[in-house]
Amino acid sequence: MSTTETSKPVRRPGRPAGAAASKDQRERLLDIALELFARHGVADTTLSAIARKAGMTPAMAHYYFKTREQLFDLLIDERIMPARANIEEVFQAHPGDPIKALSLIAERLVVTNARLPWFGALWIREMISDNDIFKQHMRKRFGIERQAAMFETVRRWQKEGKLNPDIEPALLFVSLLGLTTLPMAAIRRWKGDAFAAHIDAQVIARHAVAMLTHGISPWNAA
Amino acid sequence: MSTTETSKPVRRPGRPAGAAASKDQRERLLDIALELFARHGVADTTLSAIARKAGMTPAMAHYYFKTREQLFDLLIDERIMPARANIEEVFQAHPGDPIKALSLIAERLVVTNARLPWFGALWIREMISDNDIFKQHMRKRFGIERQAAMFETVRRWQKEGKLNPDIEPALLFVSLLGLTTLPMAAIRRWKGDAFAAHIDAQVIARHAVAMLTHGISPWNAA
Amino acid sequence: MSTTETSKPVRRPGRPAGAAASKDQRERLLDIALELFARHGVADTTLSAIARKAGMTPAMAHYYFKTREQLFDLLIDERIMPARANIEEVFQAHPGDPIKALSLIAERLVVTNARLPWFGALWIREMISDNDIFKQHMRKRFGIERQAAMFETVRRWQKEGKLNPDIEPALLFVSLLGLTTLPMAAIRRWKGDAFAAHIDAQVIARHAVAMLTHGISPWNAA
Amino acid sequence: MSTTETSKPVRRPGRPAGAAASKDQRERLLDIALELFARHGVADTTLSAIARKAGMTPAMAHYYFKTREQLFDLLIDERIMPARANIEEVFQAHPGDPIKALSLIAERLVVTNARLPWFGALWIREMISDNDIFKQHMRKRFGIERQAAMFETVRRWQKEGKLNPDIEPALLFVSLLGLTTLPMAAIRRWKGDAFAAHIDAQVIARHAVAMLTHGISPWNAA
DNA sequence: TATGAATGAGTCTTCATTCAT
DNA sequence: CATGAATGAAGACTCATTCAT
Repeated sequence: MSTTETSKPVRRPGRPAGAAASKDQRERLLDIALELFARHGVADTTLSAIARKAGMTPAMAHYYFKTREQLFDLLIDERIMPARANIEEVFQAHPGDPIKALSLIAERLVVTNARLPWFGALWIREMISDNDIFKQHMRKRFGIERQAAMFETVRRWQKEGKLNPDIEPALLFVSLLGLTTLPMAAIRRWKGDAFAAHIDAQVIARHAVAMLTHGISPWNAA
Repeated sequence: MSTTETSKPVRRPGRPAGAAASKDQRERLLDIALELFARHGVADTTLSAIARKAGMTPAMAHYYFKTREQLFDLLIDERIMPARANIEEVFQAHPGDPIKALSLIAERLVVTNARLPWFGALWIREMISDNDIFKQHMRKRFGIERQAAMFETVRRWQKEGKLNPDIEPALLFVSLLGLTTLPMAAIRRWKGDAFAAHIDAQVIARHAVAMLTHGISPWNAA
Repeated sequence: MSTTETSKPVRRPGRPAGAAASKDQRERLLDIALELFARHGVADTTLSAIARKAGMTPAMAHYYFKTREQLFDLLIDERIMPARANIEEVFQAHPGDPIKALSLIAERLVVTNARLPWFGALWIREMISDNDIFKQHMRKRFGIERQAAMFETVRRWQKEGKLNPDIEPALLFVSLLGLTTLPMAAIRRWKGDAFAAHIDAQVIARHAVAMLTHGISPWNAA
Repeated sequence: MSTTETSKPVRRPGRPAGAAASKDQRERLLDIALELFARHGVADTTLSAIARKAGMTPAMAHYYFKTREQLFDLLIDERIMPARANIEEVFQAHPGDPIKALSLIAERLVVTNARLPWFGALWIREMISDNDIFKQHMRKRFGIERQAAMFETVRRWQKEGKLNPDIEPALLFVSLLGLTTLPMAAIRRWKGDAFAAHIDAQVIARHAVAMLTHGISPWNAA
């Protein structure tokens, strides 16, 4: 901005000769942002770190996302919301069979976590953080209607005798996350732990469905 | 980045100014650190913020903890590890009755979360973060022996026909956390959500035990 | 830092897209630059802001002016100097009647300011700033001969008894600016101030001539 | 904030041994800020530049003034407003003799400018800039009552025949500034210009009073 | 104990400028 | 002509940390 009195030798920034202009630089930045946000948390991930990992300058990151906040917006709109929609739509698929419906959601959650490694960590962190920026952005775009709808369906199932009545409808979805997404987000860190060497998405899905449908009781042992 | 509560240095009455409070001050700093770490995450909580909320200067915080890292050490040794030990010891209490043992752990987890509001958020974050400083410190102090022990016990129960054999022993404890600690860490953020107004520690404990013992199936409906 | 008007790239109708408008574009950029420089100051006006307000890209601005400095050169040569010449030539028009000559200059100054709203602010700023880029450029193109000439003429008038001898020749022109250009540059900011609602170019001109010819003394009251 | 995985060798900032802790560092910063703001304009003066000129680090400047805005506030409250009050109080001193009152203000303006070299440039720039930050801050602290009061007094003087009726009350004060403060702010840049070598505060004051009282007419020549 | 003063490093962001297309 | 992509430098601001007092 300033052209102060002591004008040093003019430097020449600008596009480096030979730099390839790829349209998907932006996509790469978004991908890397998701990965780093998931691994280290949003607060601990700087724009510079994202750019660096993408082999770009911080200024370049700001070229694509005017501000850090805007990056959040884009991630939510273009990545996170679609992935969630993908999950929640399952809920309405089997309105008459809760066991099947919920098992399906559990499996879908595991699959999504396997496909999008950032998925679980972001969701879980968002649930437990007071100020994870995402939360605020989320609220703007996403009411609690969906949660309310799920709530009502569960109530109905219970009335129809199709679902364990001791279950608390408002907590069911969190339980699903706790049985699927939480372990999926955690196993990344278990590499090398001997007793967990065999744990992968399939094992988690099986275990989650087992827990979900009958709990720990040896129901089929009789 | 953070949206910390704008709490001016609280001048706490009750103790005559100038009276020696050294031990207390340190404890307060630890308490506040735990609270803020749990609410906003470690990366988003500055030493200054902790000191400010305690009514002290940042320099004073450095007087008690030479460095930020050291604060982590102290928290782990003096607060986090004891709280966990408190949980895990339950496991050995009922070696012959898995249903009772695991229900007890679930309840103990809920109680601990209710008593120590930072407990859940810190544990969960530690599970899913690659670099939450705690992780590194934890590793130093806390092997996986305990987890291995639990693993073996579960295997035995399954062999004895006392536990659903479809359950994956390595995932059982995570499932317990997912059914108790995750919702306990999350409800803090549900204040005001109409459909969750009635959710408290008791409800969560009941739901967790219900899920744990029989899952969603309407077993007792007959 | 600046509070520029958020003007999105104006797509100006009236000219078929694609038609060559090169000369016009350059002129528009110069016009807008003058306006913004006058309103916000040179330091606070970015090339991007100028380009944006003209509905062009920053790169386009650089196409017309290799550098920011060059823009200054062009402005001075093509806009500022001509406007000033227009003023100073009046001085020689009435070599025998100082009252008439100076009143005429005062009026001409007011008229010029009314016609070129940037005129006053730029001149005044240039007078009082150590590094307003214009200054340096000005020096290159504009000696002090003209000022010296004026100086001599005033001296002569005083010797001839045609001019108040207490007046300092070297300060006379600044006084003229102070009575005309300064208020003209200032009134832009007075919109809405009740007591100044009636102030416009005419009022300023009248007041300036009144001050100039007789000062505040009630000479014609008798 | 981050304690990223790759923890480089810990550096040790902090107070340099032997640095003198002087209470008036702040005052020096304020002084230098005023000087630079006056010379180069607010927009073109960075906090870093101020700190540098004071022999401090930019961080130090931020230690005293949390933000750039706050620096403005402090300058206005502690320096600018007092200086202005000093001027405006003169106005009421001679309610019966406008010539004397206004001459006195003119002289006081010159004296103030001589004593506080930043005074004129800041005031003038504030008058003509659309967004000089000062303006906004000023408005907060300083209504237009004073200006209105002055306005009324001038009107009265004119009705009483003590003041040239062709004068526009709303413009009188600006004229005073134009005859005193504008040249005072400008002469700084005249060093070296032969024809202005003899111009100093006294000369300016004399000229201003001469212009003010009788204008350019050779009134006392008769 | 306690704190005010001080700083290096790092974060976010903007800007003038360049160049391939 | 026109622009999208790219960058180095710099600016505002924060933070952990230190030290003299």
